[in-house]
Amino acid sequence: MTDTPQTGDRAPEDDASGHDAPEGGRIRLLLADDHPVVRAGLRAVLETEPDFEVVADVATAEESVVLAARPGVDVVLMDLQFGGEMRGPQATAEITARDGAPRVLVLTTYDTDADILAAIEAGATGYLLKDAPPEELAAAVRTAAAGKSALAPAVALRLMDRMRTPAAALSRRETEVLQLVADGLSNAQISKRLFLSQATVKSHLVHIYTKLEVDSRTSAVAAATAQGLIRR
Amino acid sequence: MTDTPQTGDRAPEDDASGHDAPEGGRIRLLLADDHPVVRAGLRAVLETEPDFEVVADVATAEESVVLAARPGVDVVLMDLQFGGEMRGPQATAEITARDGAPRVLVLTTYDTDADILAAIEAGATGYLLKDAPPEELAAAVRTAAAGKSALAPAVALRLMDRMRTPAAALSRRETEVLQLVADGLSNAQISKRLFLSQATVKSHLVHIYTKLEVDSRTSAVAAATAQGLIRR
DNA sequence: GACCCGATCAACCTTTCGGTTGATGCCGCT
DNA sequence: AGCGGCATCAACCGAAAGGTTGATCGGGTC
Repeated sequence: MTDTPQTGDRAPEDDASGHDAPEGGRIRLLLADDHPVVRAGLRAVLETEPDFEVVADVATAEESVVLAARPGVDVVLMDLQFGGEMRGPQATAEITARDGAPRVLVLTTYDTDADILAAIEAGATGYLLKDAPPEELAAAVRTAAAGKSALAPAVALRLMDRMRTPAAALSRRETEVLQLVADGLSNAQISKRLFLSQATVKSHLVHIYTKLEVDSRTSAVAAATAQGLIRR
Repeated sequence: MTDTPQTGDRAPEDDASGHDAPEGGRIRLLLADDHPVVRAGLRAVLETEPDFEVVADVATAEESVVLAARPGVDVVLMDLQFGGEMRGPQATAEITARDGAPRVLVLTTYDTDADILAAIEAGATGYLLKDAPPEELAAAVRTAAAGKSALAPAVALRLMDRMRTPAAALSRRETEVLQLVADGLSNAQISKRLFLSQATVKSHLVHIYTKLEVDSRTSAVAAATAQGLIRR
């Protein structure tokens, strides 16, 4: 995607000295998820903790940006997939861009590389999976509220894998070509679509095969899909 | 997978005259979902209805089969995806196979053709999406308890589409082959995997292309994925 | 300026895939 | 018994894709 990885540029001394630190008081939460059932579940699970307070829950990413801008929120629990326009990563980026912004804890069903990296690049403090037990969830919220990063074990593992294998890093153009391959286009169709010669398309594909360590367009699509390099 | 499709052999007059009809009393629910948060959410949402009673919630498909076998359950709310071994459709089939079995209401995130059809073939009384509002959820539970089928609007639409377009109906073997294609295997690899000749694989593929109205393996995968005929 | 990398293209060759025709056996339905 | 759908296989041919070599060009970096 973007060519600037820029992992941890958040200053480590950038602690919870925002506009309203939660120390002493309760941790104030904002829930953002388009599933009413999940919102209700999070409320039920988190409100049993005496030091938590759910101040609002919203069904869209847009609303989460608006409400997170108001003081009185320490941690935002953010889904990645929304039915509407704005997605979780974009909302996360907008929320964390402000000074004294609340922490954003991403809570999603999937653990693909692309999702995880997008969330972290957007400034998420943590990444949790929805199958997490309530205790883990509560612990992650407290960790996030303290300004420390909270990653689910499965997510952490995947990140380690990613670091160990820097091979899978397609260029912008290569990703573009591969996406069209995944959509079922032939080399001829891709060349017309991108105003290229077939030779160029084949050249890109050869590079893609090398990087993904495969030897056909279908296996390239399978590998890239599995690694979350392309959508769907 | 298994070679016995056994579609809809449920007698249509098989109404709610099971071992314990819910009329008069409250509707007793069993929740099956591997996400603790979702279970809590369903509990919270459904227990606000005075005529509902959640008798148990389980995290695995296996447990749901065991508990659904005991009397005192009218409707099972069943997820399709479980982290463990058994999946929702199989559990649904085992539950509904018994006499006087409770109704099974499938509640999932996805609305792909394959999922919907598998659930209905397994004997599910309804199919809901997790982004459904609480009122819709409650209404569907009452509909299911009365023995009537309850489909989410989006699901119903998709089924209508399916009926109007009988083209997309791959055979078991064809689906199997196409799934391997989607996994990136070549014809030679598929033939070895399935103990077939390459001629047979090609034959299946030609039929697949005709049915899906495409002309290459990659576009077949794209089309089948879009229609939910294969997973991932 | 030298260098590397990404993007672009050409020519060539080998392998795989797509498409056709035709054939056999099995199963379910009429 | 006959029909049709499904699954299996063979042989053949043209087209598409895979693989190699080599080349040009522009944008960064050291």
